[in-house]
Formats: sequence, structure tokens, C-alpha cells
Amino acid sequence: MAFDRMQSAGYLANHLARLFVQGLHRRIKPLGIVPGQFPVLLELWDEDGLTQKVLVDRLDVEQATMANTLTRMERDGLIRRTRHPEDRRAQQVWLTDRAKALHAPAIRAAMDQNQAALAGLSDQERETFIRLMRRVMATMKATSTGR
Amino acid sequence: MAFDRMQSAGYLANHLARLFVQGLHRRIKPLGIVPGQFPVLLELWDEDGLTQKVLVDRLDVEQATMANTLTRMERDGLIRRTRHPEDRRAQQVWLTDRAKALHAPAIRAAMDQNQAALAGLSDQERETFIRLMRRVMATMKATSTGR
DNA sequence: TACATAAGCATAGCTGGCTATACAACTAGA
DNA sequence: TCTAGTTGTATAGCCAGCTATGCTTATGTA
Repeated sequence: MAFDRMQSAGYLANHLARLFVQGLHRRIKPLGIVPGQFPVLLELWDEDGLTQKVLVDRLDVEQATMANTLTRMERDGLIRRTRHPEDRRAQQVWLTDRAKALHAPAIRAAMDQNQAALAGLSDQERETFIRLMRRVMATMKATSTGR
Repeated sequence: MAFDRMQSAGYLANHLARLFVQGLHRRIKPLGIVPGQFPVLLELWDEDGLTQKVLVDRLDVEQATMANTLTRMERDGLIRRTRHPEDRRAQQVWLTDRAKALHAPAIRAAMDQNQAALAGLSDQERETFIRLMRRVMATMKATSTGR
């Protein structure tokens, strides 16, 4: 048996991410939002009226993925989209009052989820874990886009 | 700014997993397989003729997800399905010759991907990384299904 | 033994990734 | 200024995850 799933970083990362998404999903469901909307909300809570392009750049997803996510968010009454005044191709994305009101409880849900996931680790281990994930991500980004 | 994506284990895990999937996808595309088929192939290379239910239990995905994956694998000529001789509800899943022949190159691709991702870490750090992922996964599994 | 329940699988329909492609608006160069 | 190329979005179509539901076959119990 040459390849053990449970020793494969890729397999574990995938499974780990699924568990995080499931946990977050459970926690934010009462708020009427879903995990894929979370990063967009985070950006807009911090700075409203961003362009779709800016969101794509910051969140590192494909433009098509973002377009679809925004369509669902508009459908769900979380955002409105207006034409950019200085570039008629672009659009600005604005939070609705409903989305603004979700700020505190949504952040709390996400922090609770992280807390629950890391409950078995010491402070030092948590920091190590985060740091290692970021280093591995940086390596993969460099080797895939780099050359 | 109460919540920093780059300090959130959940956000990082998600992004990390996407990078792994993209890298693996690139590497196994020439073989005519896709990432979701990989865990199923791993199990069947180790033990052919498993039941869909056994695959679901071992790989920890929902039954519906597995059913769809198996349908695509059959379409792609990777597996055949036969009725179980002792339980007509069940089916056994068998690798085709094509799938058997993919064993070595596919394993190599996956190991290459893991290697590339972890290239920036020392042996000790790699072990720590794997161990921490497994501990966090165990914590989440316990608290979600536990009560 | 009959019937209610459980188990194995398939299907519908959703989210959220992806690539490829199309189109309209902008921009820079000849 | 015209035109060619670039940029910002949208859309089609795929994969892979999920829940909910239905169908068929087994199973266990009154």
C-alpha cells in the first residue's frame, strides 16, 4: 500500500475544509447566509461599494465564480449592484440594510466555528497551524502561477 | 477590523484545499481522471469489488455524492458495477483495465503534488502539519456528530 | 407469515468551485 | 479619429459537495 490517504496533505486539507464549511454552514444558516457569501460580506463590511473586479482580486476566486455568488446574494437581498459612474462596464456592490445588520452575529458564528475547531490545540499550536497553512499556500501559489 | 481572513483557520483551510485540488487536477488531467475520483480509485486499487456503501463509509462523503461520482467514473470507463450476489440492493464496484493501469502514474502525480506543496517545510514541519490537520479534523468530527 | 421498518441506491435540486466563451465599454496607437 | 486590443461582466457547462426524497430489497417482529 504505497499511498495512505491519512498521510496525504492534499487529502487531509480537502477533508479538513469540508468539515469547516459544514460547521460554518450549520452556524450561519439561521442568519440566512451560506459559506460562499462570507468572504464577500467580510470585504463589504469593511469597505462598501467595491467593484466586482476588486472582490475577485482580493478573494482569489475566478471572476465567473464571483459573478455567480453575487447573483445569488442579490437574489437573497444581501447586496445591490449599481453601474460604476466612471466606467460603464464596471459595477459597484453595495450591502443592503439586512446584510449590514448581519455583521455582528455572522462574525461571532465564524469565530465560534474556528474556536470549536481549534479547541484541542494550545495557543502555540494554533499559531503554528495557521502559520504552516499560510506557508504551504504561498508555496503552491508560487509554483503554479510562477512558472 | 474584527475579523482577518488571513488569521481564520476556516478561511485558510478552504483556500488551501482549493490550491491542492487545482494542483492535483493539473497533474492528473493527462491521465483522464479528476480529483474527486482519486479517493475512490485509491480504495479500489487496494481492494477491488467494494460496495458503494463501504466506499461511502471509508471516504466519509454522503451517499449521494458517491453515487454521482461513481456514475461519472462508469461513464469515463474507470469502473463497472455489478449486483451483489447476496444482497440485490447492493452493488459491487470493479476497476476496469484502464483504471488498473493508471495506478502507478496517478499515485506518482499525487505524491508530486504533495511534495510540491510541502517543499518549503522541513521534515519535522511536514509531520507537524499533518498531525495538526488530523487533530483539528478529529475535534470537528467529535463536536458535530457528537451531540 | 405478513407487514412495518431498515438499508442500499438513485435522483432532483441546491451551492460553489472551475474553464471557455461572448459581449460591451474603454484605451492606446497609427 | 479609427481601429485593434484590453478589460469588466455575464453565461454555459462541467465537477464535487450537500440535503431531501423515493424506490426496491432485506429484515425482524407480532
